[in-house]
Amino acid sequence: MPELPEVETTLRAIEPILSGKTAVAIRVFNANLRLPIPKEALSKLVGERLLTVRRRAKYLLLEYQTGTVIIHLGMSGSLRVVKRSSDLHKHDHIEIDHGATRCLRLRDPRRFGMVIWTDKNPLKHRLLKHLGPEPLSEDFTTEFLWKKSKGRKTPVKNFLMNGRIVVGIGNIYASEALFRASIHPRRRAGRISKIRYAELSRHIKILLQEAIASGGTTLKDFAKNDGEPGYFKQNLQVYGKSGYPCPKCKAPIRSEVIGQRSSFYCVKCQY
DNA sequence: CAAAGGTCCTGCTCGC
DNA sequence: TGCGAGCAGGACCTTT
Repeated sequence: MPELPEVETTLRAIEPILSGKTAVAIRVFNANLRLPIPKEALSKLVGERLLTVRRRAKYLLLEYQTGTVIIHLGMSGSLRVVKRSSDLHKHDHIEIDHGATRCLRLRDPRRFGMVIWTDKNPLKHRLLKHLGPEPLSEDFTTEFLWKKSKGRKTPVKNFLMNGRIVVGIGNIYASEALFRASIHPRRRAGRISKIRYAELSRHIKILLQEAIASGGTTLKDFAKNDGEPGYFKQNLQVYGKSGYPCPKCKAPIRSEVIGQRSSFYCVKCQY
């Protein structure tokens, strides 16, 4: 479910409601996630103020007075702010209660998500410290991407989805960005010109900005409703469109498994 | 039975 | 031959 724009949308939804508030209770309903939820450590959060909520890659960082709760939504995770004692869902895992109408609940059916506690700099945590730059930051440039690609034989789509190169580009937006830049997803990363990387990095930024802007329109619903947030599918040009005409040239979109993930591209436009 | 929007870990291969 | 980096594949789960 979550790609970077949705995690960013989640951040924007919960931050204004929760930041500055004090945790009054932690309730763990099912500690079983990709890593076990550290109940003991989290229980010490009670009485602490939530200072800030930030995002790094697809990780949300809830910084309390003595440490940080790091949350990753995995493939199927979602966060919502609910009223205390509102009905529990089968796959609700944990709730951090910041007051009767400010309970942050994590739901994750597939359990690929994570809830981590650290009392050190969260950016230095082993799962975060090797991450590449944020795609929307100034550090993510043509030069950077091009240099990183040197000598790489992996398909450019896998290269883009590698968090040690650049974070936040998931399976949907990898296909979409490559389509916009007219690059074949299977092309070896090291065999792409700097000029083409300029196009690619430019499109990645535009695409993610657009998606975040779209996500913003669900923002209100997201924090209040039980409905799952959705991608704005009308913005997708190739993902999930196998057999449909290419928006640029009308040739049929092809789908193919690359690096064990389904990929979509136009045979004519992308090379 | 296949596939779903993530990513970590392991073990192998390749090139210096 | 030895080494490190890069790469592919498996693993983790439930739901549709």
